[in-house]
Amino acid sequence: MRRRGSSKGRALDLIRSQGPISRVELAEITGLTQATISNLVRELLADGVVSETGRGESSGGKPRMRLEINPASRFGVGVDLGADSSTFVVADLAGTIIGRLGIDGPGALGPADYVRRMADDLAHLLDGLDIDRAAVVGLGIAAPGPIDREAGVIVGAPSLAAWSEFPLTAELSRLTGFSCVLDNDATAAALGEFWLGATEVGSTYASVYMGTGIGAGIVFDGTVYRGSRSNVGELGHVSVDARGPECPCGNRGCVELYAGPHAVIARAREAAASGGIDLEFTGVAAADFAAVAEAAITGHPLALALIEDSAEYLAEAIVSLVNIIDLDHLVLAGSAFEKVGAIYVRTIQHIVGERALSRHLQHVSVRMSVNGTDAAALGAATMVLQEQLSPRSLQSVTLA
Amino acid sequence: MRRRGSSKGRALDLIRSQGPISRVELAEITGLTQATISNLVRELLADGVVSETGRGESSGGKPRMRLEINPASRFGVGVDLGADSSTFVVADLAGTIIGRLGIDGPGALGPADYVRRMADDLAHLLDGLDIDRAAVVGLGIAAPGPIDREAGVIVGAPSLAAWSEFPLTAELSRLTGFSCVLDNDATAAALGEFWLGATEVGSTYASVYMGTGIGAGIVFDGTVYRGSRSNVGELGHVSVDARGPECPCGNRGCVELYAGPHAVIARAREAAASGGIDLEFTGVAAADFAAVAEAAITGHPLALALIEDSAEYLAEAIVSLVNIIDLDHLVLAGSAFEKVGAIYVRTIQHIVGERALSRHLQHVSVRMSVNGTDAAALGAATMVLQEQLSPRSLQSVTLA
DNA sequence: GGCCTTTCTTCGGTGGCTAAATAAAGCAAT
DNA sequence: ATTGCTTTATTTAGCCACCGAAGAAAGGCC
Repeated sequence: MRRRGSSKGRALDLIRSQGPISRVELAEITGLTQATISNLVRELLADGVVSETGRGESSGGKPRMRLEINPASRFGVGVDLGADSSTFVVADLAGTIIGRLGIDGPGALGPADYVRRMADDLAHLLDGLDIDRAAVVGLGIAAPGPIDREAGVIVGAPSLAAWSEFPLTAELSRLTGFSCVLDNDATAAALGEFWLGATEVGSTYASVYMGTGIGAGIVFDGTVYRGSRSNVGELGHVSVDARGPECPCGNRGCVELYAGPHAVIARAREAAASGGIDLEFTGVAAADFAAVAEAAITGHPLALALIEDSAEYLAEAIVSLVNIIDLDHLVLAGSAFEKVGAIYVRTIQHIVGERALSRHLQHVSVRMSVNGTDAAALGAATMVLQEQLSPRSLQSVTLA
Repeated sequence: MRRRGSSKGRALDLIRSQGPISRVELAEITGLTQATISNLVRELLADGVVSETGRGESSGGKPRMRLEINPASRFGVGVDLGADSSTFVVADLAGTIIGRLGIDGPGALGPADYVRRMADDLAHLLDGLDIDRAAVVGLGIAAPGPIDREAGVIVGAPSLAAWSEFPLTAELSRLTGFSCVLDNDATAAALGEFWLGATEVGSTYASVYMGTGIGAGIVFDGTVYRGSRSNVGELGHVSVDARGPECPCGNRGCVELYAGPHAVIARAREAAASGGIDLEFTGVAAADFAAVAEAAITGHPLALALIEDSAEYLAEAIVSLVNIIDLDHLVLAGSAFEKVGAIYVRTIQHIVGERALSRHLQHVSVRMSVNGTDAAALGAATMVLQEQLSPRSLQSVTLA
């Protein structure tokens, strides 16, 4: 039985994530022979994506050569496309962000106009960086779902309703000249987490992504799980009260109605109206939520209660997620966790540890993403890097 | 990139599920060349698991040979181990049940004694069948989770609490001489559904299994998804009211408390106590639920309301499942659906069609398992057949 | 019969891997 | 310095599953 993914890609993954590493270690980890590794590494060296950087300490015989990723050999561009704002990042092969640009969301702009603006902004961003344009392998787009990944269209995001007919990847590809791929923002964040080696390979984990909506990306053994149509992990529309209020999505009692930024803001507005808290609201969800979060960590008890309440509801949905897909790790990412991530981590860890069915068998670890707010954009960038350099897939493998 | 699973196994899968099929068709479906298929088929013929059964209709040239599975060449034994009752089935390679035996559950018997009884009963069952003992490839055990699949132990099933330290597969293997594997009952049911060809390969689907508990088995592209520790799909402990009553599992508002057989029985008992319905209760969950179900389909409005209520709650949990893992198909299996499956199918189809987030992108089909009540036992039998004849796995594939 | 079509098999050849032999690079004892 | 030992890296031959092309077999049609 063969493994999925090319061995070359796997070797590259290891060199990237396990830092300076020798051929012998690669052979041990992969189970391939030293001969095979030697050949694969030769190709990687020829491709320029890996370099030999001195020798390791001698262990009695010939010292092993240290292999390292060559960060500047390839670059990926990622964009986190959101209603309120979008973020571009340019990442090198090591996953380091070498360029970043935040722009306003589409607002009143139609998709066609906004995409033109994106292409312009990206061109400027790249012009300002001293990198070889030919080393940029592509553009990854992270967007809130539901999406049609094959078609490259955001089909059903409530916050981007006008985009449901717009050929997003096709247009961006035409305007930028890059090959473009679209994926769910939570999925992109999860992939970025794996790419940066912060999660051990071989484990099953999910990212919980909260921007203005809530999503989950699932990574199984280094491979993104996309389900039947890439619309996996709509955690925000897991119900925490099946007989609760109706959600615009059609379901009832969706956790987003209780834990999502919009819900937190709405309650904070109520509190403000009745004088319980002193906050100004801009009408931009991300900014308003940040204001509540800021109040919470600076000790305002009411704001803190709102955030803790949100964390509890989110944790309750996560318990269902864990009971359904049996996770090892959980990683929180997205702008909503920027200030108050620690509160969410603590609450979720506590509730999952108390309520998940398999809690006696295994400990589900919960922590913040190493990539913070840029997790989705960076994940989108790594997506194109991965697709180019170490393709792997569960989806494309058909049994018959 | 190679596919997972041996090509030989894939060819066998196709011959089994696609009925009489020619080499040319196999080549078309698998994408392998006719030459390769010819070689694989030769091996399968030599193994005796496949036979040539006459020629197909001529299409102008040499008529194609029809290949069929040789059902009597291998057999698998499966047992659905439950608290109230257990069921053995002996299945041939075509998935036909050629022997079946229902026995009482452990009751007051300890695991060691019950396992001895199981071994005896199985021996009798096999003695009564005219099959070559050497053609039996193994024994699959389906049990309610949580389980430790590697260790072969039922670690946390509330209804089988006494078994949490008992080396189940080791003991059964010692007593029967068969190689034993343990899996979740819902997972087994899902696998059985795939094995019998009732679900097209390449699709993502889940079985919802309701015996006395509620579980879900997830099959992705012909391969069982086992998560990190095989404790995937604990649908019964998905919450439908996060602030609802406490469940013995530690969570709150688990759907099992609303939709599970125990819940239905409890409400029926209340109704009976207040004279609303005339039913006798035995104290055995399966029988009592069957009585309520019987009343429901024979037109008793209160019983019908109870069942419909259960179906609605279950459907609400399923919406969360669908939103999380993006399914194509849903299959209902397990004893609870024996009489009232149609009601559940209708209700679930309706609610999922109305509430699932991706409902505009795809239609999630809902239907009863082709294997009915024996789905888990038959699935367990197919599990060992599959492991022997067409091994495949997501879990054992490690990236590093 | 001869000819065409379609099915199935045989026969080199290739890619990705392995195992085993060999080359290279260091340390240590003499 | 030379010899020996250890460990690392590369080369070599060979295996295995597969492919492509050519051939053999089995039918229909003229």
